[in-house]
Amino acid sequence: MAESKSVNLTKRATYELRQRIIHGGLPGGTRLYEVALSEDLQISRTPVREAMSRLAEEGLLERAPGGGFQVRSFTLRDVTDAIELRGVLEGTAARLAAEQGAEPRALAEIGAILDRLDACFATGTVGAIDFDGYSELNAQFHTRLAELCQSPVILRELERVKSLPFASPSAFVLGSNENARSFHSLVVAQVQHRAMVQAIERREGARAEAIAREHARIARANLESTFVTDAQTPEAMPGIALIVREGRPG
Amino acid sequence: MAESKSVNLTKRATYELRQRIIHGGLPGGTRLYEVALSEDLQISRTPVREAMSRLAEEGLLERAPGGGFQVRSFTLRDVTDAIELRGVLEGTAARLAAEQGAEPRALAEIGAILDRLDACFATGTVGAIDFDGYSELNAQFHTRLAELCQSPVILRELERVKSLPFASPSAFVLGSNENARSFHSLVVAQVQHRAMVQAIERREGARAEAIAREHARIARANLESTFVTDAQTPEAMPGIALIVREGRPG
DNA sequence: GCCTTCGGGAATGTATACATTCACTGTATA
DNA sequence: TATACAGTGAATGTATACATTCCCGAAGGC
Repeated sequence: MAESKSVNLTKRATYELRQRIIHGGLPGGTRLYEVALSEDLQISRTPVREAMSRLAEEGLLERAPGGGFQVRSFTLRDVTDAIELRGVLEGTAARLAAEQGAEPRALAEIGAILDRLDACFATGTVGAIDFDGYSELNAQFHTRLAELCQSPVILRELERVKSLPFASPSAFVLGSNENARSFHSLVVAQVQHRAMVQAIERREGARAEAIAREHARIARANLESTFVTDAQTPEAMPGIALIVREGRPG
Repeated sequence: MAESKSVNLTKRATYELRQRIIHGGLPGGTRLYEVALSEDLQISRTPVREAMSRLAEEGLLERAPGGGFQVRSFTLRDVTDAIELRGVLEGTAARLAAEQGAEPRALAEIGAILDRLDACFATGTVGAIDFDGYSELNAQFHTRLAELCQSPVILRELERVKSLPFASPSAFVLGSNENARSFHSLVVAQVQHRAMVQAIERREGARAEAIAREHARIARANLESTFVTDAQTPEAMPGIALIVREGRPG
């Protein structure tokens, strides 16, 4: 998939490894051996090592006790906690934005995104929903909203949590197949979007924070039902292959 | 400083670099050049590179746009946000612990730590406070309290935030010189410690969360006053050398 | 005089040889 | 039979040579 890029080998190795991890080619707990990977990827040990280091920063790998790396494994509990954590961080960003006041210009731009989100399912017919468009705009909305607090530190940690594919704000959108339940989810989510912006405008910090948390819990509920229902289909939701069944493997 | 350990060179380079960063030898924004560092540390490029990568994971370095690393620089705003973030995360851990119920055994152990904390300043005379003992026990308390929520994901992010020296729960203790104000801080902090544990025991999640946040704000206030008052003394608080004065340098 | 291009140097990127460490296994001895 | 020691292999750790890229300055042409 666009593998023969002219970019450097570290990036290629990083990309290839990330793909394998997310799509389940390297299950959680798998120990990654430099030499084996090098031969497999046809890339020398140095860039492979560098790639693993970056993926550890990203949170997909963890450093093994005796040196080396292994694929991080996530239980369902870990995943729900990560989503809860995203809600907490987005809530904090929203609260801070409300407390210190957001720039009108930025708020207007966010309002425009909300209008475009409305358009993605304005017809009211389930089959006509533009899921891809909604997903993209939804990601934009969450990014812009978080930026309102003007805090690089908060932003950074939020980006870190969102980098786990199942914890990103748009994960639940792609996971939703075309049914009435997912339609209702989108309607509720959009109402919460507008409520969050309104709360920030009115300097209602506690309300903004509470809504952001509850908003994330839509994703949590959606993931839990997806995990139970469509357990067999590996591509039901991005990154679902990362989730292990049992308690906590090596 | 215990430099000639028999451990591997990566760890030695990591330690040495971290020390230099924390103590101001490498100010925020400094670009780190592999060759120069290698020659300076008398260690080849490979372990130096590895060390920088780990310090980037730790949050003390950041990857520069065109490759390489530079020392991360923190404004006062960044620091207060990091402390606020710690309060938010500790508050979340406390709330989750309260909601799901904590193990009595773990709570008893935390109670024992609290008793020992009391002993550090039981005499009521300012000069007799055992600051080092308090600092150590305080760190233990915060770690154990966070563990009550049984969430590796939350723990991991909390450890990440606490790894910034000025954001650790004990930073403000060492920063406090022997004056009446710091004595009052410790008294208030200890009252909050007991209140947090009580709230968790009683399943009062919202209260536990609120107290944890307010608790962190003691550290924030203490840092702000330290930064203004003792600006000249570099060792007024661990990691204070990391904080830059102006807006946001390269 | 200004713009463009070519060259050189310094930085990171890459490959690979060699070092070290640690665990596993097999054998020998008590 | 059990334990201890030594050998062997595979893994990461380390050093270093070489490649590549990019910036910057100087020189030459327009």
